[in-house]
Amino acid sequence: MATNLPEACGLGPAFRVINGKWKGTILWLCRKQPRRPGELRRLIPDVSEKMLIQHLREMVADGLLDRHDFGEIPPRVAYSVTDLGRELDDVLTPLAHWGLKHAARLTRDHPMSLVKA
Amino acid sequence: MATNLPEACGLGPAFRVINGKWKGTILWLCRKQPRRPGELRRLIPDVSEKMLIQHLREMVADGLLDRHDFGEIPPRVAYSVTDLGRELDDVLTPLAHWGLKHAARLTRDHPMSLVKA
DNA sequence: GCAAGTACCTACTATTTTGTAGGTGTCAAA
DNA sequence: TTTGACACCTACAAAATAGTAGGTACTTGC
Repeated sequence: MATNLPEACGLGPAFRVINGKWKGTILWLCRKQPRRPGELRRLIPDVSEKMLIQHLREMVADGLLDRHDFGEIPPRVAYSVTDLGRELDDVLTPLAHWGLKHAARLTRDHPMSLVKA
Repeated sequence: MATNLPEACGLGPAFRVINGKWKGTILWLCRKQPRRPGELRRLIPDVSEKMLIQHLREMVADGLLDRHDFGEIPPRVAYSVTDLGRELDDVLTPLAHWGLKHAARLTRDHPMSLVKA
């Protein structure tokens, strides 16, 4: 067995699409209803506009989100989750619960946890 | 609500402990039985020794793994999953299944997917 | 004696990800 | 007419993560 384990067990592909500082949050927010970029920016105060749009584009490319362009001017678009994205969100939920349940003991010093709310 | 969503929903803490190129794989391999570092190196051909040990240490610090030192010379240690690690592995399994199921359509060009097996 | 194995460690480099600061064009309200 | 909002875009800089190449101390087998 010389194959690479993360790929073989499925965690590789899964992490590739969901790794991104805000992708989980975006998925979660878009699940309830289609969201416009400006709306997401206001809901996630710490996200930069660049990262938001970059994440959205990648998630569309990965088939997690659909981008609907209303063709209006000024521009109006909305992102909604696809079936694939919904499935991912479903399996992510238990992970989020785990994280929440044990958040207290997971406060080791990780560089990126210094996001002061 | 000015709090930061990834933290609030639990995905923040969860990703912080499991993000690391090989952590999921390590968890999975150590679940079945305690593993020695050298054993893991052979099971995961692509991991560098530095990353392996770094990951192991972080996972111990996060309470996912236990490090047992046999106090022998030459050195012998073994890593086994804790209850917390087992819980995490449980919620990671559905995510891995999702990744496996949809691996084919998730072959977009991500930089780190160029790990030639 | 010398090479190889054990489980690490450190310095340095390269890659990847994220942040900052600016720009586009159109429109509506002040 | 200036300002702001909309949904992007780009170049550049910073930070985080991973890889490379070396070293430690000890022991066993050749």
